[in-house]
Amino acid sequence: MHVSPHIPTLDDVANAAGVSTATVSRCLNEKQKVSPKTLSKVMEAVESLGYTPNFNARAMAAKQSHTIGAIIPTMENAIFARGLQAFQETLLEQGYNLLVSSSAYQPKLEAQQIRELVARGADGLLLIGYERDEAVYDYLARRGIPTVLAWASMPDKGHASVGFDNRASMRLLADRVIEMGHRRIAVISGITEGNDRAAGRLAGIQDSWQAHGFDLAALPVIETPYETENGAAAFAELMQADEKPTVVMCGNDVLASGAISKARDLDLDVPGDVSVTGFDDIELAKHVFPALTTVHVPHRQMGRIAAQSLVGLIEKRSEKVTRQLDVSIVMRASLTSI
Amino acid sequence: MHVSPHIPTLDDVANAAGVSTATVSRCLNEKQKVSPKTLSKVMEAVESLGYTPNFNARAMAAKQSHTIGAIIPTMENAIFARGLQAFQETLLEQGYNLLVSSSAYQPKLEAQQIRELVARGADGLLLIGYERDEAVYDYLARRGIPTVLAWASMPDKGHASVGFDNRASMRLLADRVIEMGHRRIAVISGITEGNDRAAGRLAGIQDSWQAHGFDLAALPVIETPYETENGAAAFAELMQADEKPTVVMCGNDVLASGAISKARDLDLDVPGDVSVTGFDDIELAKHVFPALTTVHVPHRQMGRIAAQSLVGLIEKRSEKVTRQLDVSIVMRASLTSI
DNA sequence: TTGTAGGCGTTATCAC
DNA sequence: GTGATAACGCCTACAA
Repeated sequence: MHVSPHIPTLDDVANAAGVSTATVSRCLNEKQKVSPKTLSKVMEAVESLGYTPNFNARAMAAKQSHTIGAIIPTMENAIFARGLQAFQETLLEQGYNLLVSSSAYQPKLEAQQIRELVARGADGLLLIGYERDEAVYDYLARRGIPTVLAWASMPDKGHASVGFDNRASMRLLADRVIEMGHRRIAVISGITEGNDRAAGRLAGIQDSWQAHGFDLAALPVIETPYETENGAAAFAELMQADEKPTVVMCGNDVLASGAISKARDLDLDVPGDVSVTGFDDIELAKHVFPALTTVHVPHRQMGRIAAQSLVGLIEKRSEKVTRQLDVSIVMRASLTSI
Repeated sequence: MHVSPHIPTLDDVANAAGVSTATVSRCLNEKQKVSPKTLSKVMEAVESLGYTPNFNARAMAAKQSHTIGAIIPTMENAIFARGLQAFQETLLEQGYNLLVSSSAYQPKLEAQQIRELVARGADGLLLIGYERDEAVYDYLARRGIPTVLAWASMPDKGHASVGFDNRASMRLLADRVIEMGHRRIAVISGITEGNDRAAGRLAGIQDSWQAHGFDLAALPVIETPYETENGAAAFAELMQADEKPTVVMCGNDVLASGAISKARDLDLDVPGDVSVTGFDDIELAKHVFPALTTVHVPHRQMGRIAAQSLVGLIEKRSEKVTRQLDVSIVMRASLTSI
């Protein structure tokens, strides 16, 4: 005999406790408005029935889900892991849940995910970077969905955001590299199209290069997706040049770790034969050998502040702001003077 | 002047198109039941209004969400990334969306996340491993939520699952290590309590050790959470023994990469002074130096099959099965004969 | 092929 | 402090 499973509802609890559904709802959401007696009576019923509120019904009736959505470009590597972790922790403290999805660095997919999350009733959104179709911003505005952008910071764009200046940060590192005597720099950049962070980082190197009076045409650049394998391949290609670079600056740590790994395959010593730099300072950066010189990003701080701003916006306790965080250069063994 | 944003509903579309809500609903869900004429008329209205169906309302009315939930122990490192990726891809092909959350290796948190996902209307669940409170299984059964367990396979437990035999797999590797002449083995295991995969892997080493006639008391074991730092610390501790091990076998690649990294700090050559092995064969394993000898797990295959079984269960097209996948040993530079 | 209407499980606004 | 009752936005018999 097969009994189709009956999932207990508010009604069931109300019946079992001998009160109305309204009262049960109060017991669950605003205990203080209910007499201790009935409260305990109701809670007993809840327990014994194994009742769990239906999220969808609740969201629909209350017109808010206490859920916020985040869309990150990738979950494959740890680039966003620490920041997102902090984001989520802070959200939980504030009584919000997090829904994450990944756009695989595809603007169209991101737009779709945004609609999906909004359709699911997300009270607010966390997005990475600025660059996306204006239609997306329109959509968000029309629907009145509070949104915070992270991992970048461009104060004049008028969006709420918390991040850092990718361009200026990378320039800092490039300046350092040049000061250390490097004159033959090669770059492995992430794909810049549709990715303002990658574009900014590349531009930062170019800024520094030109400011030191060098010719842009003499700065080899390979653009490739953020994956270890690609970093390795690009490195191999760059090292085939007649004038080999003395340093390879990479758009992030993942690319850089691929480069280092390939250097070993090619029997090249890092930093003896060629220096390598990264960006992000993810966990990996400390554990590759030689350890990576990179730009340290305050991941956790960024995640925490993003959560606070977003909740502030949702609960209309604060206005849109753009917070620019400080980064720092972390000198490790992979970069040496010349 | 501030206009509170009006979000278009089925009603709005119906009005705009001059049809009933039922017809609009059909246009969205079962096009074939609608005349081409009205279809195009309706779709136009949908477009121009920028209508997106409300997920919560839909799920509630249809009593299914086309969403499946997955709870993995951690997102911090890439252990589950590839498998989950394949899981999601397959799910999308079948018209299902994936909701992921992480339990931080805490059974209580996992139980909570399960309730959360079920409350959100998940049609089915993917869980990692077998070991959890019986009450959880009861809950799932009572609610009739199809569930598939992955990353482990214990046919006699009577749960739908797709994975591999952690114990037998690790034993394979341990046999190999011993065959290669190692007689002083030390182990860095994950926390075994509440984690059948970690426990199985440790047991596999012990099986092999005893089968070769050695004493369990002479097999040093440190249990520590799956993080690089912990692998490093445990390695340092193990190498302080009077009788230094000739090989350190680690519960997974993350632990192993920490061990290798620490070896370098201690000026120990791997595998010259001491060999190191891992488990999982995640991306990292190829890129650490020296590259890791490890147990290759068919991540993508596992994810794909898990998705297919789960959808099969949900749509009642198939019965619970437990699929046991083959693993293989990948020999790389971190392990050498003695 | 299309429309009508009831119901999904909550919350929230009223009275009482 | 508690109880009716009307939303919330959609799906789905059922009827036309």
